[in-house]
Amino acid sequence: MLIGEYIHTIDEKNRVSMPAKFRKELGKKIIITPGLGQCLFIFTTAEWAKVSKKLSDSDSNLSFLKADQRSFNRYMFGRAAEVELDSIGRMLIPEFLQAGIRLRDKAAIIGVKDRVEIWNEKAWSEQKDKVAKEAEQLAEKLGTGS
Amino acid sequence: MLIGEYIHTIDEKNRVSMPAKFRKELGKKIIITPGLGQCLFIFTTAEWAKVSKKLSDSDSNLSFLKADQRSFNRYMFGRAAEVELDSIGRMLIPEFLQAGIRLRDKAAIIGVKDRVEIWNEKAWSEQKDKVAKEAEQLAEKLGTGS
DNA sequence: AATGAAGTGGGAAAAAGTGGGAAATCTGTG
DNA sequence: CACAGATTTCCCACTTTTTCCCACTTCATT
Repeated sequence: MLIGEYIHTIDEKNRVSMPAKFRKELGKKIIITPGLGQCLFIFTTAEWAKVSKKLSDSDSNLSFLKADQRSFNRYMFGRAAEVELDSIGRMLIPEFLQAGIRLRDKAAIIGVKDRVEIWNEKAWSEQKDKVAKEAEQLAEKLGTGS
Repeated sequence: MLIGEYIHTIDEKNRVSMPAKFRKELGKKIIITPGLGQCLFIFTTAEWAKVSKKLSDSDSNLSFLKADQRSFNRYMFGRAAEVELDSIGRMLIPEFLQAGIRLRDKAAIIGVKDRVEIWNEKAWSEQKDKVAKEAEQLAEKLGTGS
């Protein structure tokens, strides 16, 4: 299971080390796509096969005839990238994927059960703060209830 | 699978480099047709065979009126071009196909699973912006889990 | 403190992308 | 039908980017 948070450098060549703990489970070849929120998703090739099937399956090989399907497909596939980790486990993040999440200097790499997310470090810590507060409020509500 | 986005130059001789990542899968000979939306479609010869069969098959599940189908087919077939990549992987875009999409200077080349699309760079970034919002909602529905 | 694993940085070789010249082909005209 | 001019095709060369590999640093463990 992919869990934990790592802060790694993104260097001038757009490389980021995949945390060693994730490497075995992800394998050598991964798919990177824009995620939901200010982040990127990383899938195994197997997981991506499932996702892409869902995306395009609706009907036959003429899905491009329907405008909605067409624009959605081009959006999802057009912004995905197949990436191989180099010999020491780094991935290369294509620039067109970095743009959306303002990735530079430091990236937060997060294990989320069966996928990995990449965040701009700052965006990630803000995200955590936000969630932490909500969690506290939630806990308080739960506490007074019993 | 053809995925990802590349920005390439279209030179004075109407040549555009096919992204190296796409070359192996597409092969040396490709079919370029007017696309739906502000773009061109590129298919492998194999994929084109499937598509053209489906399109001309009058009792496929396409709910076309006959007249509509005829004019649609005229549109797709009449302006489809078979193009060979040159020795270093460039394709020549016929001028009659460029006209419709105002191709000049920079072209965005997009992998959309089993076809490639060519966009005017600007039109592509507008297209992305436009779809971004609806896409997130849709993606959320599709989910990544399950 | 020594050892090993993980992360970072950078140089060199290879590949990809771009531009342009020359040969080959086509077109129209005398 | 021959020729000049234009267009297309093929190939070469330059530049930039990417890839591959090596080496240093840091951190954790013993």
